[in-house]
Amino acid sequence: MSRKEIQEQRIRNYFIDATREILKSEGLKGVNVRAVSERAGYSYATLYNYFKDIKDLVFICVRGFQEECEQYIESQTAACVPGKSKIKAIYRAYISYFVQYPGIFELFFLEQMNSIGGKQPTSELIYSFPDRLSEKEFMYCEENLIFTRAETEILKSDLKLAITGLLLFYLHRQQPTSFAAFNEAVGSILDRHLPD
Amino acid sequence: MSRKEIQEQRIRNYFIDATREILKSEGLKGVNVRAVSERAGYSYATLYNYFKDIKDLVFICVRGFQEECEQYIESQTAACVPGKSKIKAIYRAYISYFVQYPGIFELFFLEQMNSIGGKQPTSELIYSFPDRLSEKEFMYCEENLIFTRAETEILKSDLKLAITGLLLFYLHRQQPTSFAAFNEAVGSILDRHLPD
DNA sequence: TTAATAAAATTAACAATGTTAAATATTTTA
DNA sequence: TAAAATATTTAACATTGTTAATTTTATTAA
Repeated sequence: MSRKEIQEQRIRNYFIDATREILKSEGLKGVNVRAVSERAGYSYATLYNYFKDIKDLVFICVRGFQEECEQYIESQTAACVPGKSKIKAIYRAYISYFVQYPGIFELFFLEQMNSIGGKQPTSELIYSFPDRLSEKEFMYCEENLIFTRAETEILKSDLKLAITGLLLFYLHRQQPTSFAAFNEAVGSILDRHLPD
Repeated sequence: MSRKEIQEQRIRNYFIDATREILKSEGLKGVNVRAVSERAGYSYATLYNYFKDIKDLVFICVRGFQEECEQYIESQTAACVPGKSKIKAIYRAYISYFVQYPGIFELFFLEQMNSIGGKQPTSELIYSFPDRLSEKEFMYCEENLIFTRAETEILKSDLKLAITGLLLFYLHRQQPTSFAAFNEAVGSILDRHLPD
C-alpha cells in the first residue's frame, strides 16, 4: 500500500469504527450519515468521499463483526472437549453473541441488501457463517465416526435454520416472551439434534 | 355500528386496501404516506384522521393477509387425505404463498414493530399462525395415534422455526440461489419431519 | 519559499418521507 | 338557511440521504 492508500484506509476505518459503535449500542435505527460522520469527526458529506453510500458502509461492518463473534466463541469454548459437546457450546456462544448485540443480528439477517454490487458475497458470507464456525468440530466427529458425512450436512443445515428462526422470533418479535423460555427452547433444539 | 362508524370504517378500508395492494406488488419499500393516500383517493394528511401513523396502518394489514393465506391454503389442500400428507401440503402451500408475495413475508417477520400499543398481540398472532394452520390435522394425528401430544408440540415448533429460517434466507438473502435448490430443501425438511 | 495546482473537506441545497398546524370545504343541525 | 361541527386539504417543518458548489488544506513546480 502506498502512503496515500494507508492514509485513505485509516480514514475509512474511522467511519467504519463509528458505524460499528452505533450498530452495537443503538442498532441500525441509530445509523445515519450525519451521526456516523459526526462520530468519525467529519462532516456528513465527507463520508461520500470514502464510501459509495451509507449501506455500503454498513455492510462493510459485517466481516468485522463476524471476526469479533468468532473470537468471542473461541474464548467461550476453548476449554470444551472436542466433539458434540463442543459443537453445542459453539452454538450457545453464537446465540449469546446475538442476544448481547441484537443490532448485529438485525444487520446480518434482516437488513435489505440493495446495493447490487457486493450483494451476493455478503449474503453467502452470512449464510455460511454458522457452518464455518462448527466446521472443525464436525470434521472431528466424522473422523471419529460419531457422524457420517450425510448426517453432518443435515445437522448443520437444521441447526442453522432452527437457530436463525429462534433468534428471529425472540429478538424481533419477543417470542417466546421470557429469556428463560427462550433458553429452554435453545436447549431443547441442541439436545435433540446433538444428544450426548 | 352507528351510521357514522360504518362510514368511518369504510374510509379506513380504502386506506387499508390501498396499503394491501402496494404491499403485494411492491412490498414495504413502496408503502409511504403519500402513495397510500393517493391510491385511496385522499390527500396525505387525511390518513392521520383514520390511523395513528403509517406503521399502524401497515400492521392492520397483517390479519387480512393471514385470512387470505389461510384461504389459499384451504383451496390448495382441500382434496388431501387427512393426516401427515395433508400437514405437508399445508406447509407447502404456506411457503408458496410467501414465495408469491415476498413483501408479505417481510411484513410478517422482518418489519420492526415500534408502535408500543398493539405490539404484543400482532407478534403473538404471527408467531402462532403456522400452528393454527396445522392445528386441525395435528389433532387428527393425535386422535389416530400417529403422534403423541409431546411429539406434536415438538414437530410444530421445529417446522415453524425451520420453515421461517428457510424463507428468511431464500427471500431475503437469496440462499439457496436457485428456486430448485430451495424446493429441495423444503422437501428434505418436510420428509424428514413427517416421513410417510 | 512561494505561487499554482490538486486534493480533501465543508457548507449549501435538494429530494423524499413522516408528521402537524392552519386554512378551506363539506356536512349536519337548530 | 345560517351557525356549528366535521372532514379534507394545503402549507410547513423535521429528518435523512445525496449531490453540487465553495472553501480549506496539502502538494508541487518555479
